[in-house]
Amino acid sequence: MEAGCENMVLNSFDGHKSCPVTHHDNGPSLINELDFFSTSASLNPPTVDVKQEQQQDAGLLHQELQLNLNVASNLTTTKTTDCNGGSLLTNSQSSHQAQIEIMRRENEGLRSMVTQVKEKYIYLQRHIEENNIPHATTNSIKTISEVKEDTKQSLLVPLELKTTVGSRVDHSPDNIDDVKFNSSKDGDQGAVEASMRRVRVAVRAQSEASLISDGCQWRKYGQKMAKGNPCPRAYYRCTMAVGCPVRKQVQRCAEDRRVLTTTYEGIHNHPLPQAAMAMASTTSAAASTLLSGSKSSSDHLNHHHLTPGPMLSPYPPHLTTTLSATAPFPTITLDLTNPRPDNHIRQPPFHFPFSTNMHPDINLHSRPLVLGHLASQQNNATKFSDVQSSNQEMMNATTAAVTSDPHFMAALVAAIGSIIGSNNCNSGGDISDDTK
DNA sequence: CGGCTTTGACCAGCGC
DNA sequence: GCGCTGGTCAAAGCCG
Repeated sequence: MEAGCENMVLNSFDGHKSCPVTHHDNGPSLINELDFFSTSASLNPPTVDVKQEQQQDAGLLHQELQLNLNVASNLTTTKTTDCNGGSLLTNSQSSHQAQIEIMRRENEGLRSMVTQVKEKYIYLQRHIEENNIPHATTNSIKTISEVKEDTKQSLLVPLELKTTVGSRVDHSPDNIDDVKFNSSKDGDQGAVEASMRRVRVAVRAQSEASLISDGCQWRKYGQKMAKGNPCPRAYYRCTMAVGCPVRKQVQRCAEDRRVLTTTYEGIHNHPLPQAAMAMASTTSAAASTLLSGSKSSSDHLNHHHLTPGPMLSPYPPHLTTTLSATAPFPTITLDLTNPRPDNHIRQPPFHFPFSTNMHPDINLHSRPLVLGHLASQQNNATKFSDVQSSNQEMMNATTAAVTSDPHFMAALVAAIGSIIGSNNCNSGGDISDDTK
């Protein structure tokens, strides 16, 4: 549990997985799951004047360092207690109780760390938003709960189906269409922004199969001949739950029929199987990157390559990610079809945070690395050069490791199909309800 | 018989 | 206004 919590903290900082801290009456906070925005956490939100926080921006990095030092200090203290306490106990029962006490103190230290990370995250998120939105000073004073809500919205946006800006997000099937056309209330600008929020994630990959299994259940509801492509385009909708709005399009490339393009749209309104759950935050973050760009500078997004060339690209040449707003809706395309330049580059064992029951040769033995964390950070890379360099290093390692596995494509497709559900589960309701 | 695929019809958006 | 295109609907048929 402790190790899992460590990962949760790491993941939570990208905002796609979050770590709620449940406050109990008779004790310190307990970590339930990775949701900074859970209702339990928002019941008693600490009121923080963002204005004050802005004045502390200069010391933000210093605070982060202080956090690390504090954590280390806590752990060191714990270790010292371990040695002293253990030596004073004579019988095994007392020793056991002492160990429990030690573990309890360790837990307290970790809880404190989670709480601090949570606060830092919110501060940082707010800082980023302030820099992205020039006119944000008009309403710069917000409670931390409002900041939390803003952050929540921004993180949910990527794969939500036509969600309007500022409208209350409700992922229940009955409300999907209501949300869909709600934009008229906010006027034309709202409608434009709503359409921009209809994001798609496309995956281009070589596959002989007509349909890639991605962990979800799909029903074909249509097929059309697309212009300029002799291959028909098939339309599928998710049938894992009644009213699930998620749809996908599958079409073979006209130039190379070995290339299969799968485009996902919408959010699941149901829990996902483990096979489709795990890398949700990854592609969600990618879409979040897309939307962040479209929101702030949609004009120059018309065809924005994340990987313009080998000199600037943090990606290997055989894995390219393209953002395009020339399509009716912003689409992020993960192109996995380019041949690998060299197969001798074999990365160390790499852990995918999703199930490998589809492709057992994906290595799962090393430390988890959440891709969404990287992509999410990349969202704000232009604002924080240190974060950017860190992202690029990690992205290089990640993508190299990812693409070194011949089955990555199918696994990624599975993740993309699941994107959506993970966001929904974090926002629409308590996912723990489904696990009870 | 229920669930799925097929396929023609229908609708909306967009450009001319 | 008209035609084109993409996307969806729904009836009919197929299959386990």
